[in-house]
Amino acid sequence: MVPHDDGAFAPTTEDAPSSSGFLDDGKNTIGSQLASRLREAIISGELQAGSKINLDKARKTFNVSLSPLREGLARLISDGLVEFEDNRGYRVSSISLANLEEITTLREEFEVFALRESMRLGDVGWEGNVMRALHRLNRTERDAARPETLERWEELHREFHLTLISGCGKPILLHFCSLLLNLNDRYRRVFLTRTSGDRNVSQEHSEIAQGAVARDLDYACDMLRQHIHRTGTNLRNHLATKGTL
Amino acid sequence: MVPHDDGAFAPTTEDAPSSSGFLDDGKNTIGSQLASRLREAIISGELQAGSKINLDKARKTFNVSLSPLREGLARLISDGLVEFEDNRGYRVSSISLANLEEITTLREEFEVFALRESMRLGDVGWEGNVMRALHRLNRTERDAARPETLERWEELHREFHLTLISGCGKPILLHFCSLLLNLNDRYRRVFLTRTSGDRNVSQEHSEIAQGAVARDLDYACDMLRQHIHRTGTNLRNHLATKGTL
DNA sequence: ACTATCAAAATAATCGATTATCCGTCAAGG
DNA sequence: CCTTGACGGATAATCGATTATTTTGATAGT
Repeated sequence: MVPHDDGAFAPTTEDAPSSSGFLDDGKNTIGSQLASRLREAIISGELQAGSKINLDKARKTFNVSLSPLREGLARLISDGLVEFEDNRGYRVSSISLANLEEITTLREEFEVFALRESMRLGDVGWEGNVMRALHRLNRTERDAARPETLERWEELHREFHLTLISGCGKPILLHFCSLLLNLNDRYRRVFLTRTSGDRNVSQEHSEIAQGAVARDLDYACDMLRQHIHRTGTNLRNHLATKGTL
Repeated sequence: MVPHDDGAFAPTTEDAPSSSGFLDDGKNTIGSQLASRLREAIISGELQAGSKINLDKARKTFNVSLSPLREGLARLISDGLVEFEDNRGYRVSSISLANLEEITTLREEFEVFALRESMRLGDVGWEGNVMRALHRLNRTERDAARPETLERWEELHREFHLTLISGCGKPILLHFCSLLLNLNDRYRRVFLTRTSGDRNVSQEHSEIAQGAVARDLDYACDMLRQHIHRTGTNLRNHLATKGTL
């Protein structure tokens, strides 16, 4: 049996997303582990966008057999990070200005909608999760000199945004938002090694979170939309500058 | 066939979805064919919602080996029609009132948004595609006595809704809408053997399409939203009546 | 030179068998 | 009795080898 401790509190609300990575891991299936490793490799930019994934090389690189490799790649297709074509194999999804703009637009639409629903439906457990995620995020420093802090920050940042909308009671919507965050994070990881100086991102997050738990619908939604929009603009500039498009 | 659309990009104009039967088919990979067969089996209700998928039995039923079977199932996971858990195998996604209501809500949000964008951005080619899809759909009769007409109608209906929003220039959004349509169609296929008598669905489609090509944004969006909403209400009633929830 | 054609190499897809994991059952101990 | 843990059948995951497809590169014909 899997002791899924839905424990004590949080009747309606779901368990706060895994705080410190995964603990019970290590006995997952090879395919699952591969999916994680590949996902990180793609989002971090280690595997270049648009590049072909040679099964034989990948098999040797990761020291696994074909079955779990395909299994792992199949999951990344669901994530939109890998594309596939019959008899032609796999390829890391391309990045482009249009793609980034679509992601930003959809995040504005969907995440804001999900936030509104969360404020409408979320219980006190949700509020607590939001404040905790905010606190954790704001207490974590990004030091461009130490890559592990960047990874950690990305993880907490992702978690904050997901927690914010986790009260909406719409699993499919949450899934879509999660995918969009994944796609968006790849752009940030590739193009931003540090937070742009002209923004106080921590404060933006705080304003959103406080508006959310105060159920100030219009304010919180507006702040979130602006936050996403600014991030998009910021990334677009970097993409235009550094990118080879 | 199901247009699997995450492709690279579909700038503004799109090739009209497969009109003259299937030419390039017949030499796909076994995994692909399986994915299609399984998708149809699930959407049509042949494979009961929530039921476990035994790999050995499936292997014998379809007379294939494990590799392509897993390959096919992996794609249905992307479609949200199959769920998977490590070491526990595959299972047809469950249906529920909550799930149906979420699908309906999200369709209202996403499809309407996509339609608005299509009207804003779509070119004359898109308009033509919409009118053609409408014509094809309205010229096709649903005869409850002949299942093949139901399948045909479902295909054209799906195509109409996708064509309607195909001008939005947002591949990811189209992908999401396509998934939602898939999920929604399963409910209709399972619970409706005939169009409910109190609605003139053909006329609803015509109003939406005409409003769309006339670029009457508010009117068309409103019609589409009501259309989706009515379908949702309709399905919910059938689900409550016939379903064993 | 240019294109078309075919053979060989590279790559992807599939298979059958093996290994690992889960799940129900039953016996021993508390 | 109830709990606990070990056995065994059922099921899933993985592997190594085989088959099918695509791509490459060389050759011949126009």
